[in-house]
Amino acid sequence: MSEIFDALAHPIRREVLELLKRGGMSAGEIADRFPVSKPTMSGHFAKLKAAGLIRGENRGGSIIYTLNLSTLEEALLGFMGRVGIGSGAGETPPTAEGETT
Amino acid sequence: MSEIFDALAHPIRREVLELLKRGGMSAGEIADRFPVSKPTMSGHFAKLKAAGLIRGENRGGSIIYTLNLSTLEEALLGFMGRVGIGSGAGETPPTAEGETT
DNA sequence: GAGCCATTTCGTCATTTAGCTAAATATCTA
DNA sequence: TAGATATTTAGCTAAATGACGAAATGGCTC
Repeated sequence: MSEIFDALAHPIRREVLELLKRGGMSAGEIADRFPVSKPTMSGHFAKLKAAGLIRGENRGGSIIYTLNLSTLEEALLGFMGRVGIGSGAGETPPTAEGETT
Repeated sequence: MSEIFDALAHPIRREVLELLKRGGMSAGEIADRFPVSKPTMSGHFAKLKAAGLIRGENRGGSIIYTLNLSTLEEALLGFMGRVGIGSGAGETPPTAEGETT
């Protein structure tokens, strides 16, 4: 959970997710759209992947990253429910916040 | 926008928001629920306030913090729209351009 | 195997963050 | 005014983050 919100905390990583909304894209192709080095972008990909927000598929010498929308949706809707947005009827069903920071 | 996601990146700050869902609470009362010092909590409050996620009302020697749900809702729903969750199909239609190989 | 391309890992650096204690700043009450 | 309480600011340290260039790795295609 914390891993997901940590991943969302960087503007480049949020933009990567928005970019991938349209479909899969290779690491290099994504990296070309941002004003930082490829190694830096690789680090961002790693963080997004560790959070389960993207998936990397090795294809023909390059890696195609795709958005894993369900993880994102679950995290955001879950948190919204806990603070009382959206489905927020009011009560907090299973609080399952096992953050062992 | 980045300020909001930065604020949401820390588990204590997310828990504070959840706590305030039930209603206003004084800084000290909130701080007592977390295993860090009051100055540290004060820093968290400052960050949440700077992001517009909570409001502080000075009342009788203590400060009552309340959740500013609209900021949170706007940010989360806005981002969800941009990545294609929820209102999904509405904004920025998905032009399946990735498959045009 | 050699070369090439795409991507990641490594080593380093600067900046930011989160935490602490101690001190300062209100604000209420007597 | 003095004292008590509540909260923040100041100053510090340790750890995490984000960035870079250089080097290493993994797959193709000769």
